[in-house]
Amino acid sequence: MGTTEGTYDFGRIERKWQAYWDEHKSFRAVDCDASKPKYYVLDMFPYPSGQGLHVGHPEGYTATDIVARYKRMKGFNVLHPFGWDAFGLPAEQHAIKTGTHPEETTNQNIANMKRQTKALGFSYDWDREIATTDPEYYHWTQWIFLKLFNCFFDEGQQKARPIEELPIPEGLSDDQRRRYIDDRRLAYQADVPVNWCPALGTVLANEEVVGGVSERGGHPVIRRPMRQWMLRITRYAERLLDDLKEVDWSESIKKLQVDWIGRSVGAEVCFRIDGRDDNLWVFTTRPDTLFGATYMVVAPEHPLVDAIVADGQRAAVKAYCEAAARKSDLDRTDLAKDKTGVFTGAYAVNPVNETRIPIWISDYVLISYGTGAIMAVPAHDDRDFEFATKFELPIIQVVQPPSCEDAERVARGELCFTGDGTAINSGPFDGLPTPEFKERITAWLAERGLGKRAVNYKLRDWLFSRQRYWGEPFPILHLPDGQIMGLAESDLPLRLPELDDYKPLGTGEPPLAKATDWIDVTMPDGSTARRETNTMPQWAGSCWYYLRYLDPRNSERGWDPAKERYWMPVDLYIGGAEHAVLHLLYSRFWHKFLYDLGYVTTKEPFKKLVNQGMILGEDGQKMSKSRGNVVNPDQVVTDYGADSMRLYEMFMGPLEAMKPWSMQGVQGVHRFLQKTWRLVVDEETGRFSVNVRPVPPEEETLRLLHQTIKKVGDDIESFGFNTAISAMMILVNHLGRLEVRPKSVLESLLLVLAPFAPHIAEELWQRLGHAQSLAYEPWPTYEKDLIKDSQIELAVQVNGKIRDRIVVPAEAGDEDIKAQALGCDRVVEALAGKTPKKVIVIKSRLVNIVV
RNA sequence: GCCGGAGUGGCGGAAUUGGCAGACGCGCGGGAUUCAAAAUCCCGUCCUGGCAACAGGGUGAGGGUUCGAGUCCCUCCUCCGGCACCA
Repeated sequence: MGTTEGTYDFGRIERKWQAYWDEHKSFRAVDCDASKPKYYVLDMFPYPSGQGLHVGHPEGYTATDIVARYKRMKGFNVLHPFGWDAFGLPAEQHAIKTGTHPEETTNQNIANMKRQTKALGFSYDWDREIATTDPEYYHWTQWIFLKLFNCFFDEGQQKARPIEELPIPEGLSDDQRRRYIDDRRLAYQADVPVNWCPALGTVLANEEVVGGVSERGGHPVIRRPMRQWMLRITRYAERLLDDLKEVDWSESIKKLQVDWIGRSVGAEVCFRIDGRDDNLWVFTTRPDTLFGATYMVVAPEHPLVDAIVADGQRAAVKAYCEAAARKSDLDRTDLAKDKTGVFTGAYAVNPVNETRIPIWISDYVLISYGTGAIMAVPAHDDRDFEFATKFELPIIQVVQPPSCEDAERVARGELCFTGDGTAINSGPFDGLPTPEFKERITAWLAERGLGKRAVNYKLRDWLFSRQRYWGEPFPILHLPDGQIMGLAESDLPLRLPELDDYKPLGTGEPPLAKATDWIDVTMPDGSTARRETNTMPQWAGSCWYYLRYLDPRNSERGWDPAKERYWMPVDLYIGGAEHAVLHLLYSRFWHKFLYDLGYVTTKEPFKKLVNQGMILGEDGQKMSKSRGNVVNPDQVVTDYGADSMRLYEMFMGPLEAMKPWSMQGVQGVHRFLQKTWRLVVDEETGRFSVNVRPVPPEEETLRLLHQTIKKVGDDIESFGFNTAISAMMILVNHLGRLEVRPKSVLESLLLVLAPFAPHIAEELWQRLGHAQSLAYEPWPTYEKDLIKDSQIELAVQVNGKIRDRIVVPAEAGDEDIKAQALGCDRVVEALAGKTPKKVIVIKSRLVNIVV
């Protein structure tokens, strides 16, 4: 390569400025600086994987970095931190295979990814770096868990309160009293069905079970109830839903959360069981179809099954329930196409008309939703319709659809109608429109004690324990008498013990059960308590990390209240859409809980949220090792530099869109940076270009500069980074054509370029004679008047077709424009003597002559 | 199946939100420079016809509203994402 003195040596420049920023701690955020408005820009922190950084990571990081640098120049006190979501399965699996402590693997991976991240020149305040695996960090994860354990949810006040304030009914025994309290904690234990793989000796996450067998090894997986820690997120369902109003997120992400929470309003209705002193409660959103209920269905796990089943049906029911228990959730849904079920031999009595209807068992009814039982209205529910058709159960129409055609087919039992209509075959309620009927019947049932209004959520309580080693230990002790006790806050952090090997025991007990010294704890009374051996899921650490950044080295508390008041909420949060539901929901839940206790002062943690789109390989396919289309960020930085990498990531297309990588595209933006370089530096000599002079710019250059300043600023504010870059390209192309380049214009250009390509901008800024970094230079301003062209070209249309163009002064009036347009030769020709009916003048756009 | 989002040149993508479709970049063609190449610079590049001026067509398909539609409305097709018996 014929490198001369002055070529754009990005490698040298980037190392130089990264060292400079480090040394000067240029991006240190100052806590509680009242002299400036604050701005908190957050990236979703990554899992430190052995694969290192992926080109998808820097997409979001570059976007937030541009905003962070821009806001600093706009005079904000910016908090822009980074850290590691470092607990997780891969390090543990590596430990099982090789015996290497997960901590060692994790630290190596962090070191490597930190090197890669720093090479991109992001303006993070590295003094605030955190890792969730650090005991100084998980100390406070455990602390929050303890708070959850030590609180209950007050339904009346709709907020969490300390467990000591829980009103306890009179006359309970010690044991009952304890159980009463434990049942109301926000962190509680329950027996819940989990995916148990006997061959692997471990519990698997839903994602690790494919088609009823383990993803690794293909061993059978069964559903088995096990004692698990749960968090009562469902109590916050209403607030998680309501407060979405307060947040500036895309409608689609909000909708994802709304659907996940899945609120539905209806009624619980009581059916008497014929011949027994028992009731069967069902939940329905369509109490208006009660007269059309022709049978009932209970889930196989329903507690009433055993009691109600008729002797003749006992064998069949038992077989069915056992088969259902063996199926995983996935199997159950896979079989959705073909409904199964058995008759119990028992009957229920419909409270509205005393009709006797059969009770069936089917796994299309879920024990975990509503009451685990339904009334089946086959004429107006798709699932019931399918079931009734298969088992030849009666179908009774009780809603008349608005369309006559549909009405006839529903009446004949050929069509299932689930929409709103008018009641028929419903006794005294006939003729009522669906919404009104719902209200009337709910009130009618309530008066008679046969039902009540009810709200149900799809959202379930959060299964919070994992049978793993590499996670936060629970700060919990199990006493010999079966009581559970939280550790004292002063005993935190509870550190993970060292283990010789990390393999699961094979009994369903977590690896921590092997740490015998650690498990047994001698109590003050001499008895021996056992520590909890489950660990927390990876979500735990990521639920609150944005708070630890506020005060990352505080050993007295999780964060300082004054700092929380100053920095919160997060003004901008960028990350992958894969976290649109769970991470954001869990974080919001913890935040609201902390809000209830007064530890945070905002209802919501993340004000503005943006999801970056996925980056595909050059072949348009998802990047993967097996396809061989993975782009290595290190290679791009080596070949083209961090500034080119950053710029390309933003130039590819809209931030939120999915888009394919192109190395040639990287070259394109790289050429743009070289052109920019040559505007200032003479490549031959390496010295300042003789064409750069301290002269005032001509009108055209000045106008273009001001247009660019406006465009780039506006585009950063609206996350249109790709169009901001194209605007800068236009300006650079223009300046490259000039014989003499005004220094002041170059300076402004470098300032607007700086957030995108900070290294080259700093270097050229210095070469233009500035001793100070440009990181805190004020963002250039533009003047409205200078943006406007003095002459405007307008298209002249005749009947919507362009026939000519005219040039008019910017301040020309409509009448003048009209006259000039009508006078054009080609317009006169196109009019062919006809008189215009109407002439539409759109200032600065076009003229349309209608004939 | 249901719910979102998107379909624009050879490619990635622009289009002041109803006003000149294709900015900017890539690629491609031609030229300048060079002993030659790389790099760089200039010109061209939606399609069709024409040497050209120009004419006609054109934003997944079809219809509609409007002086005017990539943009709004209806029907359909394709791709992507989410949910998947939640009563």
